[in-house]
Amino acid sequence: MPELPEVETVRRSLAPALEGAMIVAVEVGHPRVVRRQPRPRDFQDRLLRRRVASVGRHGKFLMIDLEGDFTWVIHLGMSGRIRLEAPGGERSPHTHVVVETDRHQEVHFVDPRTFGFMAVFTPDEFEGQSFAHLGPDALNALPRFRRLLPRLEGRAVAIKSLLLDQYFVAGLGNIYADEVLHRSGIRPDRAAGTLSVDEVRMLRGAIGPVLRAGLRWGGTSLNDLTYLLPDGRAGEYFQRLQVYGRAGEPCRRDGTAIERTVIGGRSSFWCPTCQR
DNA sequence: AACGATCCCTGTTGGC
DNA sequence: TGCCAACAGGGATCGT
Repeated sequence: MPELPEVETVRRSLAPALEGAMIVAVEVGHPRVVRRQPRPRDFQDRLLRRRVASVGRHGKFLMIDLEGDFTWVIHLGMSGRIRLEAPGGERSPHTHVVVETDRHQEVHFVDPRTFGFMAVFTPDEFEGQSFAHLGPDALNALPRFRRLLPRLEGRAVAIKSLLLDQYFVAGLGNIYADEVLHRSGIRPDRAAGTLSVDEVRMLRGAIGPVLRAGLRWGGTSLNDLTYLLPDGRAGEYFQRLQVYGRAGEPCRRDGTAIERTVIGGRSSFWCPTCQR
């Protein structure tokens, strides 16, 4: 699934390809994919003949700064993929947007389930979007645990659900939230406000290492539907997952069978002895 | 205000 | 073996 490590992997592939490049052609195959900007039909015009300044990321959102103060926002949803191809090269099924640069390269947006989107915003429009107010980036701006403590206080919601809340911290999805909770020894269904100071410290401390491990292995590819690197390779963190998708299998730490329960409508995987 | 449920979408999976 | 319902999930939105 595209969560922070997957989106950051995509960003690192896109940055050298796009930064300084000029966009020379834009094709939109599936109109649903361009949404959230006030007039979606402006999408092509806003990209065309514009140069890319920098490829950024906040949580799971790619935020690409263009010359002329426009921001090209891309969210991969759950099945969105970016592919870098030579012009005229093969197009996977569900290729909904193709952007060509003056470097003889195409950026393909492929998304079978169309939960992903892209759009180009002026600064005013951007500010009016919900993603302009995301929580701190889980990799680059994670607050120290002393600053997280008051944000948990009195919260009855399951800690797992809070970790998935992009306005609390931006970047964790269902897989990495479960992995972070396993690493910190906390049950996913614990009410957020009941965590001890030490537990919050553990939780805070687990986020960076888990995300960096995912990043180091190119992210998690469950299958070729959900996520692949822009060059088509699979992310290799899947084999290293401690709990996600491993119901009934032995915990890699102590051998206890991994449990699956539904929390906040999301399947959650955890070890009943490691996590308290 | 906080939290849970529902919806969007389609390829894959599991049960009969 | 074949069919079809259930499932997967990020985020917006709605209802309680």
